[in-house]
Amino acid sequence: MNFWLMKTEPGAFSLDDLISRPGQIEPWDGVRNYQARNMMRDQMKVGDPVFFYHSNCEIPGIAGIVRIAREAYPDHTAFDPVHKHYDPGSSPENPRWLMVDVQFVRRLQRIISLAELKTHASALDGFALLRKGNRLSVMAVDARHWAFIEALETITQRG
DNA sequence: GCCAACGTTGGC
DNA sequence: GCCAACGTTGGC
Repeated sequence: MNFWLMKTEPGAFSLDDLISRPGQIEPWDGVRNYQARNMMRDQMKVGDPVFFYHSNCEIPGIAGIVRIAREAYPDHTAFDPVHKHYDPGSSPENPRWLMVDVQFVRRLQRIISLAELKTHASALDGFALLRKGNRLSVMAVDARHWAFIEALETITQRG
């Protein structure tokens, strides 16, 4: 089993949006980065846990936990000429982009912010989210980093 | 709004 | 294959 973190802008699709979906499941479409696609294609398995990360918002951070509900399959939004994520280089016969389905698991008791994560730089050494200039929307999380971050949830942050 | 970091594109 | 130009991401 692998652990993951996936970013979304809550203004476009938030954890609350996922919760309100039928079955609390949603296709994770719109990934247009080869590295991220390859991780989804080659490594993501049904049941893998995922940190649901809110980016580009007032308090960037981890809002909840979701799980992979369906493994990689063609992202049809790439086929639609009027879609924002249209890619003429992708076709149903030869799909370039893939998506997975994610399902809501639980909300964290509090948002674990990027700022808070940064205060644990040594414990989280190597965590991709904290690497400078990282812009990947899908990233793997080491098991020990996952456990550390989950443990932070119930610790009242001082400061 | 600014801007650093990064990926992609395309001319050569 | 090189690399400048460009677009995007995303924290601040």
